[in-house]
Amino acid sequence: SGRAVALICLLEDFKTKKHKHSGPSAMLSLKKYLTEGLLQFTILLSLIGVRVDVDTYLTSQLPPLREIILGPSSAYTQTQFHNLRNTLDGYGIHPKSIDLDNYFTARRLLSQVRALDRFQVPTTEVNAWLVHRDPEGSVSGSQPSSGLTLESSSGLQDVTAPDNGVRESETEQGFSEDLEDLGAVAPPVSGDLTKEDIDLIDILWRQDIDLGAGREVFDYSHRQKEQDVDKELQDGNEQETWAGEGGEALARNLLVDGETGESFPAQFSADISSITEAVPSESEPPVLQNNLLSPLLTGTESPFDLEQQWQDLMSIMEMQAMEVNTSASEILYNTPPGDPLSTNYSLAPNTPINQNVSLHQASLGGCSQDFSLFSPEVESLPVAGSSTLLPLVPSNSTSLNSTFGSTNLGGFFFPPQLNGTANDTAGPELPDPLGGLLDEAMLDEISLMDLAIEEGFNPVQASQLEEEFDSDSGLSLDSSHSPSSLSSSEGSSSSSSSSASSASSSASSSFSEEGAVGYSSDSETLDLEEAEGAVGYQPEYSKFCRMSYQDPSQLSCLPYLEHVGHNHTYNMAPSALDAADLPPPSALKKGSKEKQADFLDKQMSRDEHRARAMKIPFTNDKIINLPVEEFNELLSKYQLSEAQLSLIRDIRRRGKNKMAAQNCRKRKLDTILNLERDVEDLQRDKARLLREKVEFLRSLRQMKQKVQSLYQEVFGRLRDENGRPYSPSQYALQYAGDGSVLLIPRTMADQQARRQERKPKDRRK
DNA sequence: GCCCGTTGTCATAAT
DNA sequence: TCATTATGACAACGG
Repeated sequence: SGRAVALICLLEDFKTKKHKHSGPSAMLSLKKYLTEGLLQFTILLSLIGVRVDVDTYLTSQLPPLREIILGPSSAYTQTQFHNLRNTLDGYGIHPKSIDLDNYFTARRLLSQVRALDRFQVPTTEVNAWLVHRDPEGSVSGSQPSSGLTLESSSGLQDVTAPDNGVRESETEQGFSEDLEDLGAVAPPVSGDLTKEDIDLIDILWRQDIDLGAGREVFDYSHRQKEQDVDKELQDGNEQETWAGEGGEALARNLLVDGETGESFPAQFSADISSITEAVPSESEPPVLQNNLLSPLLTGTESPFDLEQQWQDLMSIMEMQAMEVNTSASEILYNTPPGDPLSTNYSLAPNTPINQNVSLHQASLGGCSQDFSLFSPEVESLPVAGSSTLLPLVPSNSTSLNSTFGSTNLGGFFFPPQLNGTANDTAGPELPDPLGGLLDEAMLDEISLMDLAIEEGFNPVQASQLEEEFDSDSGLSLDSSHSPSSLSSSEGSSSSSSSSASSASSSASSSFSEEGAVGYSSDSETLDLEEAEGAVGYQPEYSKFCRMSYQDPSQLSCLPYLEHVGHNHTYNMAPSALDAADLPPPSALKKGSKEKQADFLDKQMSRDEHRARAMKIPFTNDKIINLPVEEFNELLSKYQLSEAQLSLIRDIRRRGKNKMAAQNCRKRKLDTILNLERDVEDLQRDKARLLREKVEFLRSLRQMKQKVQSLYQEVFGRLRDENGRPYSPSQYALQYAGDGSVLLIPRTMADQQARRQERKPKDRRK
């Protein structure tokens, strides 16, 4: 299936990148096995018709699989900061590597045998094909300089060649970056191929089948561009504008592009609560009767389009929220600023992007061109439809904004009048491709898209969403992550921590006890949880790591690089520090105890120096961490001068304040990180709520259409005493409170309709 | 030498 | 009132 191929391409890409940028770590072998295993397994599953959605595994917080593929992340590096040994022990040589070897070798052979009838296209050819597809566009001019044309041509001609060799060789030659940059314009995709993607792929495939390009090409390019967009989005400068202008442009473009040839005339009333609103009004021009049936004609098409548009938008939004977690490694492949291709495509984030136009843009570089080339009928339809079939829309209806901008149009679109004769002649026979789409739901969706893109959530709509859906949203669930809950345990356990740590550190070390205060070594994984729990704050290195993982320049989260990073000594026990920082045995062999003493002196804090100078008879650790009573007892045991007592009190005060400051800083940092996570969660919830609202509006519109058709049917069958049909201009059907339907004069219906319109307004007041 | 992050310290308020 | 904790502000220090 296409999805399986896309997955394969994704995994292939992961493999390639890991090979390219990771060191010769033994971890890679395990990754290779697993990714290849996944690859083979996916192929097998796809062969037997099982859909595999690995995206969920990759994007979800499942550390083992995710980290094996993407590299170690926070969950693992949390306990491996400052500890190179853990990296070697943890990842280096898997005890079952031999089994894995046999297993995956067998799998690979099996899959190769089974894949004999499958068409495999080299990954580079995918990109090359995309470049090649744009001979007239502005992109083509800059291509030759990067040598991509050569690659593309060779790739196209050499379709049957094995892919791995080509891919790896090009990677070594540095071509891969250029090739990957081609996809930088690609929009983010949610993973599922939309109908239009498939259609487009079909078209392109048919066009290029003679070139030997398989269908997989499209799928891979699709996937490739998704990843490249992630890379592109790492550019902080463009990200903001992308979310704003680009997104806004996207919303506009979606209106046209999302349906590939359809435009949206409005078609209904604003409220379904009153059936009288659906009743045709005699005050409206007869031409509007055409629209009475039009929803039924076009209603079947719109849901898909709406869904598709929304999926496009959601994919962008979600990726915008999630890309920081998923694309960190890919940022390494960012294009150099001067790269002609990248500059050529640099506008992509600002151009309307969705899944549908991804291929267009990648190959043609221009949105407007896309329409003319790929769906020429699209251009003419909205204009023609708006001018001829939709007399209601403004005269300058070629502008989408003017067409969709006015929500007041919604009031016109529901058939205000039901004229039987006119309905028979002119109405149904005019297949209005625009009818039924620009309905309330559509207008709402448009506004929603604007909302979502502008990131300015209308409070009114937000409250409406809350009311409408009685949110079971994750908002309440997030309370567990709140800073308050996080820090709630602090007070109860801090005292015990200090006493416990004081006992341990005083027993283990004769100097720099102060460093042990309240914080155990984070290299001691067994003690980590207990120690940190005692302090009351979980130093969420996972978040630190994730944050720095977003930054390509900060690879310190990788365990094998971390040991050269910062030395946050206050998280390490003095013993651990000593073990790590003591001079090598060679220095000790020199017998220079003086050097060691100097080193120890350097390790001592100022207060320890002072205490030593004042000949304080007990350790600073005891001074600081003993409970008040024990502390006083200790003081009473010794005959201390006033200066000594003063120093001891200062040492105690400063030591406690030092801990407090550390806790305070940790807490502050955790608060910030929690807020960041809350923002992400809220963005997810917001996107989900918007999606749900669109769903509701869609179903609402379908219900409206159903009601309208039923109304028509019932009304059309009614006959007066003379056997003639009732005139819709004079009579209307109305639902009574008991469920019965009454035929009443239209004047009465209008009055009641007005009355019901006022009620909600009064309620709002 | 400057910048920046980390850490310790002080003053002060809060508990 | 005293001890402790929390926190802003500042300075020292090192990369």
